[in-house]
Amino acid sequence: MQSLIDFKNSLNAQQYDAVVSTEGPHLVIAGAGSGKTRVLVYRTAYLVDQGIDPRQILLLTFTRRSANEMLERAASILDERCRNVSGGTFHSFANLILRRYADRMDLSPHFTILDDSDATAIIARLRAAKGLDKADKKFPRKNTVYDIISKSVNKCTDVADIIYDEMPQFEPWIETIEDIKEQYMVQKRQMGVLDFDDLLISLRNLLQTRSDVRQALSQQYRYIMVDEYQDTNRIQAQIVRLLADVHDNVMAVGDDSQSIYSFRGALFKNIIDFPDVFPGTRLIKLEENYRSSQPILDLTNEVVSCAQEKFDKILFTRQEGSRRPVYRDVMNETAQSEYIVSKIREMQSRGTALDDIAVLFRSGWHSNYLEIELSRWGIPFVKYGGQKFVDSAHVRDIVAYLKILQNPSDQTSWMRVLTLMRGIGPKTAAGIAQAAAEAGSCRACGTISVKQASVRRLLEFVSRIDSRTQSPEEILDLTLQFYYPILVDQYDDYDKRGNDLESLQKIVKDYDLLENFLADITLDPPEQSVLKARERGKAQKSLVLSTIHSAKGLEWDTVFLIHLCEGQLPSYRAFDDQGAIEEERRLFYVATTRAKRHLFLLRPQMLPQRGGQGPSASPYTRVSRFLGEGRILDLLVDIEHRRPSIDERPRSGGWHSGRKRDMLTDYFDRTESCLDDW
DNA sequence: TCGATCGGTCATGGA
DNA sequence: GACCGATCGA
Repeated sequence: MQSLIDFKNSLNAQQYDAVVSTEGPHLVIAGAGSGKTRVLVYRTAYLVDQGIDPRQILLLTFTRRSANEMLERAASILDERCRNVSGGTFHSFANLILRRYADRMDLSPHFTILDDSDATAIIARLRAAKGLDKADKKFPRKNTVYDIISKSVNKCTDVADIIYDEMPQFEPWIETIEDIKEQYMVQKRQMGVLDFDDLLISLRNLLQTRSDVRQALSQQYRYIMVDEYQDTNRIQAQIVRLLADVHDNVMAVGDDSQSIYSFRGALFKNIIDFPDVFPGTRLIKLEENYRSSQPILDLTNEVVSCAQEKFDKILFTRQEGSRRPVYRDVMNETAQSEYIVSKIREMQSRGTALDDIAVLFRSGWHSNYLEIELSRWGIPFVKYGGQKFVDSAHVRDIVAYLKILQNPSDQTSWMRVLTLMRGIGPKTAAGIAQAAAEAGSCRACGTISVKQASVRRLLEFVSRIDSRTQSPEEILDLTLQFYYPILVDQYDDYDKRGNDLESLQKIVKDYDLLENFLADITLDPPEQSVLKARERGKAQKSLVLSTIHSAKGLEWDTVFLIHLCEGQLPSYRAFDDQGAIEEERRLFYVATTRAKRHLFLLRPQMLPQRGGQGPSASPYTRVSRFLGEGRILDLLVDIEHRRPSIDERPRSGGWHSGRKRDMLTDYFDRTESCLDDW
């Protein structure tokens, strides 16, 4: 068959090798910007072009967004058949398979998925039920408890191990926490709900224990590709192994230098172990960088070489370019924001499109000031990462109603919905939630007898809905009608919140099953600012603000990296753990490698104090250690600082190429002495 | 039993 | 800003 695509000339030798090697296990080590996405896209197209049924191809990625984008691109270079490829995250894949095989594993096919806040709400109740003594003042909070439990699950280890290793301050309560974990597991089972971790665990168990299912799935998915393999955890690696049971046709793609999810149990050792798990693995290395200019690449190579556990890998490029990355001290967040705005306006006037520029940061709140400044200047932006649209109270309220309608045993959602009512507290709510769960169906809820008229109305409402026959759109409309008076009663800014609920109505139109809508909103929550941007009109291009984590796999012409201070990047939470510092450095690496032509590194000299950081807390910051390592400073330039302004530099001094290191040392010393003075 | 209020403590990343 | 325990009046 003659292909319409010239694969050979669209790819370099290594990429081509990876694309046409369709049989047997392959490990692709792909440096940043080396065209790893391109390989996955072309390989998908190649397989389909070879006549392989797209439904036999499975593409597992880190976010749903990247899976969709890749399939879109594959479809655009080949044809529409590529859209039938199965693509998504491990979690969404698990969701799909578990519903299909629920009957084999003592699980309702209509299970609901717990998001973080549902999960921590359960923990909070269990925690409260323990009735902690006064001596237990320092018992971890619900989020921390959940964190410990989730980590122990993801790392396949004990609660005790996690606490000894990472949070020794909670040692006195190991047993209590283990106990809470136990009860948490039991409650989830009773409620017919799964949390994020359960999705993976249950899928693995299904594949492990049911050889018929394992073989059926392995036959179905003959060609498996896994993106971002360095960020998979142990369970995910096991799932891959089991899925490839009958054919070993797996291509894992990854870059150990970009592993940034160990907080979620990711194990970049999975990459190293891959050849052992899949004997006969062929290793393919992609080392030519197609993204960044040489000066930027020099910097990022230097960052990697400062890493403690490094694998020899130096990227090279043929991209010309002479502009070195810029380092700049700014007085505070306001100055930082003003600097970015002025630069952006300058670049825009030179013809750079707004969506070719990104501002990256370690934590969601780092961009707060900037967002205000951008709004003032009327510069449109979308923000990825941080607080999500679905995290707002009123959206969660609605989702709780829908979850009840989908799964009346979901007591957590009952609790939320019931306590919204005046005069109903935790005690009363728990009783009713219990009764509702026992009733077992929405219809049966109508027969529960209660005193409160408001609750009677709720139960009656629930009993009238049938989530199996009514459309999600219809159900949401009825729910909103019921909820609206409560919204007005609960929140004084109800009109603003009402707008969000309208966005929800727009999203729900795409679904014909409530359970799919609910699964998606939990597994792939829409970003608020993206929704807003969509409403503003598609033609409008927007600046991108993103956490570094959410920027993984993306690239921009110009990148600003902000808040480069000790305590921000690296996060102060990593200070006393070398392994965690290494991960922070990889974050720095991921951030700097996003830039194609222009990279700006910014550091505010002062940040508002955020309490709880000891008596030495001071508004003066110290520059991030990552800028002082190796030859990093020699690779940066501060062209703006030939004439330092009093405004921005409280003390005189400029950055000149020969003396940069000394200047930085001076800077450290001076900031130190400021600390002393404080 | 509910809900309002107050003071102390801590604050990352996201499927 | 949110979370948590404590307290108090209804």
